[in-house]
Amino acid sequence: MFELGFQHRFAVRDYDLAATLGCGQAFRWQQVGDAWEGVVAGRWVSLRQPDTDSILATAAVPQADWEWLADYLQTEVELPIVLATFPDDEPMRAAVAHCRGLRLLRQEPWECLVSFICSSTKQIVQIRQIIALLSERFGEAVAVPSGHAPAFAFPSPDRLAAASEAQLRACKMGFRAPYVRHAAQQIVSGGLRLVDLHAHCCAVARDELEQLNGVGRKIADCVLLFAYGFQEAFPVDVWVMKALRQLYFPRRRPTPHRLRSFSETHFGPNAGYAQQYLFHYMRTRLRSKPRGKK
DNA sequence: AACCAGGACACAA
DNA sequence: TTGTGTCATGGT
Repeated sequence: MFELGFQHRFAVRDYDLAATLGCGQAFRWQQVGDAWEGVVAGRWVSLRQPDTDSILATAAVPQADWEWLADYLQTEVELPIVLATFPDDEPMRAAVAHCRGLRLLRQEPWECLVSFICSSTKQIVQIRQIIALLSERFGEAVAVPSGHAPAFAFPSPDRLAAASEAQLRACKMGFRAPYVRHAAQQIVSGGLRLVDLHAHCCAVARDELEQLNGVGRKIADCVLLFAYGFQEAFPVDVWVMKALRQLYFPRRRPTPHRLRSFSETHFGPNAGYAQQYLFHYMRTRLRSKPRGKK
């Protein structure tokens, strides 16, 4: 017998919902009071964490099961096992201490790909704005609680492939517009099959993604890590670059090749997870402890 | 008001 | 292989 309900409680441990949804891996979450509202797999959902060991989800329509959300939130992952594979050095200890409960999500490949194509040399607040505009203008409306503002699914490849470059530029994505259009057309034409990438190893899947215009090593690694769960993928953006230089090579001036080989060997089988801790640590450590002196 | 942001790309040296 | 200019937009 199914329990059809609007609400569900996930029992969790070592889970910081706010850090996870707000750390810049996903761009559709809006904080409303103590809740986070977003659209996952075409379903509007509101999340909050009333205490350390539960996440409460509220949907707009009754759900027969909540597997779609458990998968997205990765609630079943045992975080301590992941953290135990991180290198035992001072920078990593500091990052872990600073980001307790930060998780990697499991996002939909298409939305993740477009999001990170739009991410290049953009601040996270601006990426959110771009993705919100794309969804409002090209996405299908989804069911929301009565009286709630309308919400939209992330637009399908067909919808974005049909959009003009000018329409896409109007979503404030600038020179990235032709990249998004090209990617959408590749999906529609079958030139790239995102579902097939699950079957490949990380390196082969990366090569496939890098065939797309505007997708280089960094953006490909983000999609591999955040959508496909390849935890060895290690995206190096300006913040992670800063972390590597400042925390691990404070005096020397390592070559790009040296930094790459270091990142591939030092951080272990969950390097991408460690990367997200370094990223969030670098972005928030100064702002979050302002009580140094009066 | 400069400087910078979860980069990629063509092209130079 | 490694370095530079360009692309578009807006936050800090």
